[in-house]
Amino acid sequence: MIDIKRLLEEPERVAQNNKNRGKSIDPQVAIALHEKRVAVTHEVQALRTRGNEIAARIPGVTSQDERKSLVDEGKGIKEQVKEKEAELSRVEGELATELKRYPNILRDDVPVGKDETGNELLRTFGEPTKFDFEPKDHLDLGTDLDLIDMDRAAKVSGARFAYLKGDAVLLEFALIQYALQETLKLGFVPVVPPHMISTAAMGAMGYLEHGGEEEIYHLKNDDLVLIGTSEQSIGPMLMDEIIDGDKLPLRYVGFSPCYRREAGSYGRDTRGVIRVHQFDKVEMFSFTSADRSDEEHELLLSIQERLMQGLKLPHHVLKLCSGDTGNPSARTYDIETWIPSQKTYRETSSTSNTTDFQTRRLNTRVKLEGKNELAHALNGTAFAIGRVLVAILENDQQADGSVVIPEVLRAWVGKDRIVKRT
RNA sequence: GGAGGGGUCGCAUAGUUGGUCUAGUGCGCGCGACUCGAAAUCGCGUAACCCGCAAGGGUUCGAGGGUUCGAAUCCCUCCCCCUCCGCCA
Repeated sequence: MIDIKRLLEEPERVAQNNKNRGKSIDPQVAIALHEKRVAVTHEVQALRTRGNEIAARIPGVTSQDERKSLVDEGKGIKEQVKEKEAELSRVEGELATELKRYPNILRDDVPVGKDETGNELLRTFGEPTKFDFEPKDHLDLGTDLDLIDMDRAAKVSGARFAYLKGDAVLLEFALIQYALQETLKLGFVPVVPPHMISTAAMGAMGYLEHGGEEEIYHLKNDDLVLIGTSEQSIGPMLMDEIIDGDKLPLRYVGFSPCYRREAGSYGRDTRGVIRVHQFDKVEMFSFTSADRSDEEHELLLSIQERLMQGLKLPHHVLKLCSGDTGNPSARTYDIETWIPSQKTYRETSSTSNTTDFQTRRLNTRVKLEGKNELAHALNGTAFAIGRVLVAILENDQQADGSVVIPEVLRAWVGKDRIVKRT
């Protein structure tokens, strides 16, 4: 949620921000509601002040007449407070609903653009892999090498599910170890968070707005939702807490499955494990102060790049434009990795500075020099394991149908090549 | 799942026959005094949020309702924690 003060101080700037993101929201609606809220708040407070005076005086009053007159006045105030409070709560609800429509204010360096075509290419690592044979896609490779079984997963769970088997599992655990090794050096605290969280926590993270609930699995018997990324579980961890400024930045590296309904993507990426309902992910999450969040964002990006460079997979780094940046984010970088079968780069990592957009609703603050201010929160993928597996299989495949394992992972996998079982 | 006990301003606690509770005390923390310095001791100060230039006012005692002129205190619903029993990786 954005800061109402920001809207009051710079309405034209906020309006321009919305416009750059392809949204038209009239700031006057929220401003009018805010003014109404302040006015009604004053009325309620004035009534309460008088009510408190009466309550404080009655015990000391000996005259029965005076007592009765005070009690009667108190009764009247009680009724008025009830009415005004109902109005206040209605106005506050409307204001909150209105403010939730607003996306985060983008950083100044974010390019203005309509959609993904406006994203800014920052750098490229390596070149698209060239083959002197006809390369297979990851599903053919995975099937031939007995790493991925989607037919049986369909039988058991339906479309967009997969069994990962054999060396694919060893690769997964190697990727996890590699990501942990690199992040632990920098003081990240590893976390295995709950995979099911309350709707209250998910709502506070801002994932239930704008049709977001369509993307989420809901366990209705217990009113819990399955996380779509560990960010949703780690973010609320410090809900309603004040972090000591000396402890910043607080860095977590989470590991969890990610559950996604993929409700709006029926025709897309139907083959293989590019887009499935469940995949595992190592995710970084930082809490820091407002003046240090951009620096932290660059750090998260640098870790992501180092990880991908370590795997020697061809990739490039994008800064997303205004129209392609998600609502909670003030700036997002994506890393896209070359996928030979699709002859294009596909997103494998993403990092966002959500500034105080999520922490405002989470009420997560930092204490700096005795003063409390909202924390800034940032998230970034270390490895989205499914898609990285796809990239490794397809880019590192050999003419004989085997796959060479990236050097940095070999110690954990225990071999340097995946070959067909005989 | 059954039975019982609890959630109070960093931590620990007092407060449950409703009204000086605008929540007391200890610890911790900050400032000061004493000291060459420190410990000890003493004094003062120490929750958050909202409105307000300020003075000040308002809200918050797990959450939400209710009773009352007035609720930490009484009633209802829910959440969480602890102990015992049952079940269980």
